[in-house]
Amino acid sequence: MDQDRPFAQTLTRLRAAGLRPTRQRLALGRLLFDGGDRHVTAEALHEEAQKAGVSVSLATVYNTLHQFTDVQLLREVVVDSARTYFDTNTSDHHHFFVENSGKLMDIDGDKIAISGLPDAPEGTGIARVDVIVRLQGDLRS
Amino acid sequence: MDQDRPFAQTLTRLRAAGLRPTRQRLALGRLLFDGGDRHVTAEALHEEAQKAGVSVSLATVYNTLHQFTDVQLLREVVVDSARTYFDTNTSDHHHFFVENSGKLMDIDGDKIAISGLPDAPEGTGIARVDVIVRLQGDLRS
DNA sequence: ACTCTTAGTTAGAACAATTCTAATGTGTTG
DNA sequence: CAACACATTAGAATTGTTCTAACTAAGAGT
Repeated sequence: MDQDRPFAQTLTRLRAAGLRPTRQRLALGRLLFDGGDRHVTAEALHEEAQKAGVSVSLATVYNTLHQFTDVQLLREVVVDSARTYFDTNTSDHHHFFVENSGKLMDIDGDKIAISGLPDAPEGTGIARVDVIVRLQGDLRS
Repeated sequence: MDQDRPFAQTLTRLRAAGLRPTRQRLALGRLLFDGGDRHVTAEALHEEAQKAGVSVSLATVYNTLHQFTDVQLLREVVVDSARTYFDTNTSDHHHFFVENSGKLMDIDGDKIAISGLPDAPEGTGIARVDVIVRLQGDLRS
């Protein structure tokens, strides 16, 4: 009945972004934005949706992830040539990447300072600076 | 500039790394290491080899690139989810990446300083810190 | 509510980069 | 130079992702 409520937040976000609030966008949005910052791959989110009883095709997961990225609800993180990660934290920040587990963790943007960065070459501008701290070893928490 | 032994340098490197100096490894090594620092993809190197009249299969290019990486003759650079780049500069350094042309450029490691890096999480160690400066726009003069 | 129009979803085919397989060829050692 | 371990190869297989074309649902207007 009251199933409407939990989607309120996502609904607002979608509206603000000018995306039609469809069943699958709402469901995926809820999985992504309810709870803290997340790092997901398309496959992982698809699986998660299935488990949550939401039927969404993998194609839609990819579409949605890209649309969300286009409207800055998500950010793409390139750390692994094998798969693409999407980050619900769209603020300026960096990452730890545990190479053997594929786990990503945020590093606050204002914790880190980079100095000595050369100017962008003629005819180009800096779109973004990514710092990736690659970690080795398991973290069994 | 010794015409006699254009492969001498590569041969030495291969020997030092304990890799058998086969025709294709020598040829690829020459393309990679003669001349300044380079950033190549497997496909690009394969094509280059063909044009230079060296017949190497794509599988061998991939094998060789990985073997060279294993013995630190090359370094892998992850900047683009679509393809893998290999860098002949194995020293500590960072990169400019021109997003629309796919061009990579080195930034000297000692030009840049990063401060405020958090400690690696329990049970892990820092394997490497990558700084990628993503550029937008074409550079042509 | 009903219908139009347009945008969104879908299954499966297509794709591109990379890896694998199993057959053949080559460098090195004794 | 024989013998074996290691390399190379073509092509098939695999993987993550994108495309296609048919279907479905959302929002506007009535």
